[in-house]
Amino acid sequence: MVKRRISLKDIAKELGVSISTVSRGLRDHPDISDELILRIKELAMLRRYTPNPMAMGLLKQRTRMIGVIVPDLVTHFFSSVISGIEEVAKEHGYFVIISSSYECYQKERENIENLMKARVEGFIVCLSQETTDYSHFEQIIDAEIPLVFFDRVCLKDKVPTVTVDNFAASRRITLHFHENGARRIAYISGPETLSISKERKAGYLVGLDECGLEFKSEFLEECDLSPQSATNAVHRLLMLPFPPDAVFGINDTVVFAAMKEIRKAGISIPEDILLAGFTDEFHATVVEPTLTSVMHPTLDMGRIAARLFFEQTENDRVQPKSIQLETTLVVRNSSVKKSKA
Amino acid sequence: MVKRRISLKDIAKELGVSISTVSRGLRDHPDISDELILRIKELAMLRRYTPNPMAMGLLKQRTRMIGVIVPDLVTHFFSSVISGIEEVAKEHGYFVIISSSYECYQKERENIENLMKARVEGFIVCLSQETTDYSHFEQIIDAEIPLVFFDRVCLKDKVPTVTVDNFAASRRITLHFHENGARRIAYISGPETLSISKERKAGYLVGLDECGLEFKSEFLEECDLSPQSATNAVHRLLMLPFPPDAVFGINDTVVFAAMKEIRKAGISIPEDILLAGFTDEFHATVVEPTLTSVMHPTLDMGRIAARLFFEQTENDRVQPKSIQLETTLVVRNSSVKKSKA
DNA sequence: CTGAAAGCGCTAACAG
DNA sequence: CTGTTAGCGCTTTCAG
Repeated sequence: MVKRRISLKDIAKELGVSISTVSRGLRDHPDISDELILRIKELAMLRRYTPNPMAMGLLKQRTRMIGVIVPDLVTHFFSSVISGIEEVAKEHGYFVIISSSYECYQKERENIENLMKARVEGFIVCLSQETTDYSHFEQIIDAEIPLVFFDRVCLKDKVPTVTVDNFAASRRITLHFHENGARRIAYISGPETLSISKERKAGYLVGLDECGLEFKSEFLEECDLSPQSATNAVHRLLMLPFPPDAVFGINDTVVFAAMKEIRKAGISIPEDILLAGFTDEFHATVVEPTLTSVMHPTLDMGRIAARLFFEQTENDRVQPKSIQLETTLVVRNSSVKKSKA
Repeated sequence: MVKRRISLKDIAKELGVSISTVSRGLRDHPDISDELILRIKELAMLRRYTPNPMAMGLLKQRTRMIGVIVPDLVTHFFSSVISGIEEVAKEHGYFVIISSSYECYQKERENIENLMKARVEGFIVCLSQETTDYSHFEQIIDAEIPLVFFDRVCLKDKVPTVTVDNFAASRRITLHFHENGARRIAYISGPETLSISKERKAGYLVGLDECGLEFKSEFLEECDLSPQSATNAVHRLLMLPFPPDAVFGINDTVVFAAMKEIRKAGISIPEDILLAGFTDEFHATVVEPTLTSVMHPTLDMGRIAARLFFEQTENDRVQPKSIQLETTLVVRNSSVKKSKA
């Protein structure tokens, strides 16, 4: 179907020289005369010669492909991290193959298997929320295939990671709520399996403590990150005899669902209840009131993940680095009472 | 760095047979004894042998990779189409390499160039909004490399396409507005270069006509799909001496921006102005009021695009098909006055 | 029933 | 300064 692409052989034949001469000429080998180099390059340009990556791959045992696995594609956070990864990958002449685990452990495993078959040189991964067994990653490590985790991580002693300071961020939100008059602060967490869930919860607890607020277990809800389960969680919070006067959630999707449910209950934000989210999706500025949220340095996260990746391909195995980035709390209308604003 | 993967040679050596015997055994060649086949397969399994795709690629001149180029990744519409493509691609044992043009013509060209170098077998593309020159695609066609366009298309006489019935959809919105009492219907279009812009505008015009409404050029705005330019467009509409009583936009992003601006002007939706969007992003249900929008069959769009792709790889060149899918108008609160609802 | 050899496109060591 | 050869992993004749 597809026409065969031009090869060194074609150029060699047309020029009446050997294949290796062309190969060398194209790469400015000092053994080839300047004049011949010129003729070779000219013809190669004319015929639009580009080296066959499969031949190169076979020879060098490198594919220049990175497998990236994210829990989903639609979230702005992941798209943005991917952009960062691609930027650095391109600088190194690498391609990125993106797969989505759809938050599903089984799919995550399949993706890895498929990408291994395709001979990606390594992986950059954000764990699916279902993942509690890490054996598929341990296999990658044992095979000495480069691997980097970002945001949701595991096996930190063996694998380089890029994360944000989740603890600080959720502590910050808690303090922010308190400063704005909240005394009954609730938090909707994600699955306990995720590192981000644990860290954000810890920040919440310490934050409460620093504000002199008592932790109430009924104010700590958990959801599976789906809008539906977030809705249920908020519903339970609102049904409490003494409901919270501030709520934040593990990400903006959760908080958007919360917003809907709160509105449905006829409760006003921020008058009756303060609200804040995580990740700062684009839509945080679209909703009414605009949503206070923790902004992640997404592009940098991607760039750094890619750099950690290349450190592995280029150097010999070193102690894995864990890089933690800072977040910014972007205060908007949902967490500040109008009278104060 | 990476350990060499197991090859046929390794298995052959271990079994004391030749490479070709192993190759045949693995594929149940009738010439090989059942007993040997069994031993070969067993060892292959044990050693986790998987064929080297680069060797296969070299031999067969196929990479089993499809290059997909979309204007952006964050939009739910594109992520969802990609899921559809991936689904069908996987059935055929193909991989998808996703690139974003970021709505930029230059990037679109670069992406194609890079993917060509990587020897993708063909392309599935949604045009960037900047693209008016199609020579890069004509090169692909001339090289007889499979190509499919979806949603935003061009060169329909040479390239198979999947689109939605944009004309019908925007005509439908216009009628819907009219049924709900609107008499001054405005439309915020996208760049005239895009097929979807032209078609949706045409539907708007015919819709107006059918409702017995006169077309007013000041009600037809254009934007570059960015929130900022959408905001400006709405602003101009609201500043008119006789502003519109209904507005729809070429996509939901545009309409979200519009919503913000309308709210800022202290105008209520849907009481003072009806609103509707296109593409039905997830967030359409998050905003207040919930947004009426045209729902696209995104997954199917992806699936069909992939099928059209494989028709090209499998058959000889045929007359390119243009497939048009139907949309659904999802009516929510933004386009129906409360009194009526 | 099995092996040897050629070739896909390329580079690098070895010859001239 | 240039050509020959081997080999990356695999399939496919062609020979046994």
